[in-house]
Amino acid sequence: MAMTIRDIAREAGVSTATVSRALRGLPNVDPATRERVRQVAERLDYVVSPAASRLASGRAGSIAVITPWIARWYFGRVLSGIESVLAGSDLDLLLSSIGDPSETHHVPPHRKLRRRVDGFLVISLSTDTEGVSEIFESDVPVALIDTERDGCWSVGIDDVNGARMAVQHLINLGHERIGLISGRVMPTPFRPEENRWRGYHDTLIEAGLPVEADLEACGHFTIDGGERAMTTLLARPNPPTAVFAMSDEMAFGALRSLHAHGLQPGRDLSVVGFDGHEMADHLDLTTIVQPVEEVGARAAQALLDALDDPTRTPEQVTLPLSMVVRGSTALRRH
Amino acid sequence: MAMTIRDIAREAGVSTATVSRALRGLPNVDPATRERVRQVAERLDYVVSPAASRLASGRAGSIAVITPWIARWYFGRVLSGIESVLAGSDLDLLLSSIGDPSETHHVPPHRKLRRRVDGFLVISLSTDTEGVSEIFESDVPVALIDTERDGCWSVGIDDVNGARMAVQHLINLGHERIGLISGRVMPTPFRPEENRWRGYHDTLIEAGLPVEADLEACGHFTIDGGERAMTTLLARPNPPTAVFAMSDEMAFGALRSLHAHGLQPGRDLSVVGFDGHEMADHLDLTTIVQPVEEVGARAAQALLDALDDPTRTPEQVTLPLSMVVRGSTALRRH
DNA sequence: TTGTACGCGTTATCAC
DNA sequence: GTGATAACGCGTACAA
Repeated sequence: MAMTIRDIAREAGVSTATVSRALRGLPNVDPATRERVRQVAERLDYVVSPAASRLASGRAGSIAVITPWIARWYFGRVLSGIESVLAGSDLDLLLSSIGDPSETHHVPPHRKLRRRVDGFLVISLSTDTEGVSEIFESDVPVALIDTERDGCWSVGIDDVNGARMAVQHLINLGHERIGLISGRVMPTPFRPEENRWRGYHDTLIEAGLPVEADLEACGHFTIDGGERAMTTLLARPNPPTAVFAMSDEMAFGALRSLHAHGLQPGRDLSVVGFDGHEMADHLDLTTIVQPVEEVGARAAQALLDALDDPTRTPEQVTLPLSMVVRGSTALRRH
Repeated sequence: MAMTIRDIAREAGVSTATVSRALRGLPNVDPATRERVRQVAERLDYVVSPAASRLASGRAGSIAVITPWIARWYFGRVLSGIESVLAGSDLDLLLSSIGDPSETHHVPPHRKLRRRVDGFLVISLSTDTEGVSEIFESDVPVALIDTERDGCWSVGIDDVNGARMAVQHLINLGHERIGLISGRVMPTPFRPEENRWRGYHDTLIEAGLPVEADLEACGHFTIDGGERAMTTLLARPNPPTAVFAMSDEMAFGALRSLHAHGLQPGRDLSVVGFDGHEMADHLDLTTIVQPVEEVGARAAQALLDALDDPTRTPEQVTLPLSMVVRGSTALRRH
């Protein structure tokens, strides 16, 4: 039924070796021969069998994307950036979500994907996370997003500095009790969370401001979680006058909590988010904007480059952040 | 370097055939033998070569997901649902985004994916869309999401009825000039859009209400697009008093436009969305809620079933919708 | 229940 | 520039 390389060879009057070379654009093929083979292949609607090709060549022909989640704003966008560059290559994109590493017990990706990918793209996960660390034992190249590791390519932003920008902005506005809506209790398997926490922490310390457990609450990076976290903070004996939320989605939830309490963002309590979600503009949320799709695209390109020339030494690229100030932050009222 | 089935066979003192049978859980293998083989494989850290396995068996070992977009709320969630069930199978998930079929000119999926997948999962795309229709020429099973086609499994909601619910709700509130924020000018390659348009149209006709070009505007299924569309509608000579937006994201934009014009949703103009986005609650938006992740999961499961037993006749499953009424809709003021 | 041996459709290494 | 042909690693009749 399906055409094989032999059918093409016979029809074109050449050997299978020549067909293979011609179709793959290898050198040492007479232009006329190549064209003839091309036409025959086209006419007979021939496509190489990836399985056979992979078996013979030893290449897997695909790369895997390891992500904690798919249905969240940030990850969807990164994934989109990745897909856009991989679509232009001849590699398949294998999608693998592992969920929160501490909650789920999926089959770890390194086991399920062994021998079937030429490279890994890992999003946001600390490289020492169980189920992720084993990836580095294989000998395929890895490009990291939002993390770094010796021997790996990586693309991301400076999360520590992003958090610093946010917190410093609040300090500049006169705030002294600055709260934090984080994802979960430390330690976390997510590198950005770790770094944003450090940025928050260090900036407060340097400014001589209080760092208290009472100023922090977990929002699990969801809207509802952010709302609950804000509500928790408001109920504390001595609530913050400003809050840094580690993601825009959690900040959205925080804003909602404020409204529910009859408080006005900016005037009564300042909120800064992180991401650059489209809705931030609509909700008048001050936020740290990162080039999410570009992060994904650059990482994918780095991996392709590494695959192309394995001798290249890995680089770490850090993309620039910016802060967009909106109505959710304002001078502290005395 | 890498272990082969022969290494295991030798080490376990059996033939490669037995190893193959034992590891795949086939019958007619002595339990003791199977266990021994298992242990040897485990100890030697053996994993089958997917390329070899696929070449020999003729199975591709993977399924492709064809989606117009990745970084949009609805598609990310559907994808997540799909991934969650595929993760439990032994099939790889190949992700392929084709963008807006009328805008982009990617390599059509059927060409890039020929011979490399055992089945397709298509999201929201009309089956006669260029680049999609060719999929059905291959002989692999296809599960459709939000569309139907003879010979294919399909999972989705009743978009026509969903739109009817939304519009009828507005009619019940006394509205007579009911606007529409759609995605793009018809014809559209997206089935849900087509159906929601029909639901909107038919309901108005049946109620004897006006259907005018002036009552419609395109929002391209984005927040910003929805905002522009609402602004356009407000600028019309005789604006609607209520609007049905085909997606929550466009409705969010519409709400923003209202605020920008000093209008209050519900009181001054009613808005209904579609999807059940988490933010709908936060923005007090009335909306039609669909079980998005379940749609993806059910479709994936249907495809797995079809793969398991190709003789089964395809079914069409329609999942239930519900309407959540919030403050963005209210009685028309006279 | 187990083993033998062939075939799957390419790629890659040689010769020519 | 081109052609034989040996891998590649596994699945699977068929035989035992």
